[in-house]
Amino acid sequence: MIASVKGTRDLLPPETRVWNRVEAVAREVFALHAFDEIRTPVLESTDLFVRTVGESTDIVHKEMYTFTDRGGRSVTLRPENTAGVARAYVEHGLAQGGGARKLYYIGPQFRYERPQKGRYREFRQIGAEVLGAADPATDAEVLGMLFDFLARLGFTGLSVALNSVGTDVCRGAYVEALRAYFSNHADRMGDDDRRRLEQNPLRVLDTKDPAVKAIVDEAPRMLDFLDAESAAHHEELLVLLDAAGIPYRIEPRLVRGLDYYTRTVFEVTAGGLGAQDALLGGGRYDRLVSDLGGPKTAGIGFAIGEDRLVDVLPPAFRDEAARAGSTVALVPLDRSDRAAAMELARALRAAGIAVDLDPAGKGPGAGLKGAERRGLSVAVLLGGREREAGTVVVKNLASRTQETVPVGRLAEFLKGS
RNA sequence: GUGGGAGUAGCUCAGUCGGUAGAGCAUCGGACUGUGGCUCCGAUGGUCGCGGGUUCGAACCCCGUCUCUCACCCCA
Repeated sequence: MIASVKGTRDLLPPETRVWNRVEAVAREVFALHAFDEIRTPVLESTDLFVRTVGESTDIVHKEMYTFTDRGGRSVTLRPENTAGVARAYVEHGLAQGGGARKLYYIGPQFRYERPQKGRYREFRQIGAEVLGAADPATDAEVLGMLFDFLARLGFTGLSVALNSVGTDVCRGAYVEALRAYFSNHADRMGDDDRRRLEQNPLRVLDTKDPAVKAIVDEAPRMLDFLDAESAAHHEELLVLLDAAGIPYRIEPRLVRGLDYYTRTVFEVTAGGLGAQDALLGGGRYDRLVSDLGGPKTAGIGFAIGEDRLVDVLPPAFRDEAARAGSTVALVPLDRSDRAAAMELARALRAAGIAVDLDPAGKGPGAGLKGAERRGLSVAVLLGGREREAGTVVVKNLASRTQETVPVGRLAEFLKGS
């Protein structure tokens, strides 16, 4: 037997209904914020990710699905979508016309990692980006939209962890300060954290080692190293978030894995996801577009891990979404009723009613049992006696009550119930 | 890439000391049913993840490998 490729999975009904509902809500909320959809290729030049995500990051270093195509070009299945959006922005001159471009995307991403809970080699992200807007008000707007979306899914009690990583200039000084500080405590650090200290001291802030966490608590804080402009940006954002009533907490240790972030970075974590508890992450990337050879363009965005989001969805939303909706089962009571049932099904569908017809006509028992098993809540029974009288029996599968309805008023009756 | 746990029917699992594989559910057929989650009878379904080794004989022991799973690294 041929199985799905390691780290990939099939999404089956009724689970796909849940995914569709989540995506429908995302599209609705994003549209209400005047975001438009962009679809970029799954396959991009390897260079795109090396230059944007960062050569020293693990994503580029060991997690990319990279191969050489028949023309000898190195191509990569996108590990994230922001770089592709920025590339398209430059390639198509979307800066023309001025103002900010507000874009969102929904689609699969690929990272060659060892799968575990909440982590797959093919995973889906729902993300949004604003290009060409440097003001902290845009940061607040993006976070506001994010919370709107989560609220509509029924999430409560989530808050965003917020920090500023400044710009290249002040970050250099901060990294040196960190390096100096941690070097004094290296004797109490494990191999992992010592390696991080060598390669990227910022990452030590993310340690899971309790002993090192205590050291981290006393470490210099990025916020104390921000240049005047970055500090002002950060302060103004907090004022705007407070005014908008958006819940956040300052997380001075929050650093993110992609090299392109500047100033604002944020992350939302959720319980129930095991060790991979980051539900979404994002931030500002004011250098990304110009790094790609485009005009100097500020940007900010976020990416939500859709697989993880669906994993921790509030049960009420999940149950509602998984239902079969208003589809009615049409049950011919006898084989001789099949033709009439098919005709009735056609008429109902023409009237906009979804009909699940089981044309076999194996009797009411089997028909009703099957309908309930498929998650339907209403059945229309059609038999010889009804056909003679020009009626059908409409049965509520949950309450097991039923009533006789003239065929001519059936569509109307079903829409009303 | 590293470590732990697990792979037996579509699903959940049993399988003794190594002796050629079982249950429940599901599916299909039948009985009974113009009103469903019953009941009864019967049937289908397994290269025991895959490959090698030990053995007269392997689902069981050994080695390798693949996949799943959890964790590390890192991230959504």
